[in-house]
Amino acid sequence: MSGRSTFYVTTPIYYVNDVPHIGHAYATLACDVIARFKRLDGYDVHFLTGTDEHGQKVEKAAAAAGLTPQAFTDKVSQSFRDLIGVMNFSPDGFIRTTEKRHYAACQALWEKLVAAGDIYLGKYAGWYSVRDEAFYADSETEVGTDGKRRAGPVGNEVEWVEEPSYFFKLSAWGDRLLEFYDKNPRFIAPESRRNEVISFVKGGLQDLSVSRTSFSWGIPVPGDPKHIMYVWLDALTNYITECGYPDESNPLWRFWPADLHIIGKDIIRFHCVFWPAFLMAAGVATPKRVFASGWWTTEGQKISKSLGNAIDPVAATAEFGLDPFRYFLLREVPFGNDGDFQRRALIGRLNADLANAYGNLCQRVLSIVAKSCGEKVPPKGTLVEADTALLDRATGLLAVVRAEFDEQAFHRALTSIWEVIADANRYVDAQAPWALAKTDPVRRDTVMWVLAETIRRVTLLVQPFMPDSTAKILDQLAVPAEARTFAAFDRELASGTTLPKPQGVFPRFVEPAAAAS
RNA sequence: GGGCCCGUAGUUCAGUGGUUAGAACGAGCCGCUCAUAACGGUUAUGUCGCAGGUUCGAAUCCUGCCGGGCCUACCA
Repeated sequence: MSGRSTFYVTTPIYYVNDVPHIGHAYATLACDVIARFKRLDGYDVHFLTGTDEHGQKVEKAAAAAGLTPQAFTDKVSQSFRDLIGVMNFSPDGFIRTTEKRHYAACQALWEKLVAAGDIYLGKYAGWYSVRDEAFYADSETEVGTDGKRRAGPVGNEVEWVEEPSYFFKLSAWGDRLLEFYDKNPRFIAPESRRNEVISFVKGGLQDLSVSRTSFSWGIPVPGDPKHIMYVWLDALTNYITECGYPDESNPLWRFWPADLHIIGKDIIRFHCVFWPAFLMAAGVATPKRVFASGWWTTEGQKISKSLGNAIDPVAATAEFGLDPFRYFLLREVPFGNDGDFQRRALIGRLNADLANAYGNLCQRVLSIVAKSCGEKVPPKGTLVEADTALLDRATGLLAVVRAEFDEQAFHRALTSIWEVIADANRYVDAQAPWALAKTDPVRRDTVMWVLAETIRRVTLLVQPFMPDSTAKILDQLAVPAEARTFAAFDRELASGTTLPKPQGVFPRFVEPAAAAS
């Protein structure tokens, strides 16, 4: 393709035994905002999401629902596809592990691992939990008062299983993984997760059972189709399937290695230990960075099915608006931390940050321009120090926000942007354009130009977070579509351009009960 | 058991050796009136979890304790 730098970002692929909730929406939102930012910044971006559809759990859930596994996964996978529209995500690809191309990629990777001598046939015996799809050591299980053996006192029921299994020689990769982490300090973020992984690997690695014979809903092992590939070997491979693996002449292969895998903190081991080991063993380049996001609680409580307190993205966006919801999720909590979803906090952000600070800034500026400047971008007169100070701060944001995005520090990026919004509000008060209207209309016009131009610069940077709302604001500034990327960051508003009638973009949120009284 | 992280104003957090510990939101007061009862200015609040120690000096380093979260082999 062109000489542009590529940027490949992925969500976890979502397991289809669950309906989409805030956790899924959150991880994908983070990827979406990054993908949008990188596109605006001129990168050749590929943004992948999808669903993980194999395994014994899915096979059983399908049977329980009276459906074939394929029909069952078709249905659930669609609910994740629907989330894209609800949240206004912008993926370039949606992968399903039940696709043909994925079978081919997994089997090709398997054969590479065999050829490299990293896979051998052995036997696995142990306590197995169907529900967990996991084996447990004898010491990890105990027999309850009902006579059933469980994985821990409150775990799921386990049964003794012995089966032939292929193993991946993970035990041989400990030192090479530690060296890899050492040479790639940015590979795992945040820092505390990196510490956990390194400590885990230093504790010693055992070979990994990578096939099952106890069920059939999965990808057959090449040459030994009684064996089904371990679901994680299957699932992780999706990231290279998308790029055409093993066909390196596929045009999408230019995106590998991935720049960023965003995942939930629960699956960090698979992505930071197994995945790089598989890839190194197969002679495939390793991804550059894995970022583990935290979990959300609701009003201080753990989200659970029994409490029924899960945040439904459809309901949340319907009540508060899509963009405010997107903004809140990334502004309220430092990315990587756990977060608490509080209604009061969301309304606070919506009113204080969006309606009052940003929305009202746009409104007060645009309405003066409409009323007093003939509905045109006013003439840019001679700039004084206060003007250039504000404009320079807005311009400086681009570099600041870029740096914060490199760390996935969305909340800090937004904080920096909102500091300039506050500066702009202070500037309005200090310049008092309503007073200048009587004493010095020329100066008033310059002040209004400075403000409109500041809003333009700020809004360009807010686009990845709130694409719809910012599009409306840029429309009101008559910024043409092709001038909305960062390449056009320095393309100032042209005086004399006709502007449409201003309209509020971020209405205040009033509790329905309060509005009624 | 081992390991990692955290405990700072009503709330969410920043601050990792050095002036009277900061910000935002919320609260009070004042100003302004272009604007979405928005904006600006200003005031107030904290034994920086507890107890020791190192240091000329600690929220910041060390030790112990208390409290919370997480990881500890294959569940998103």
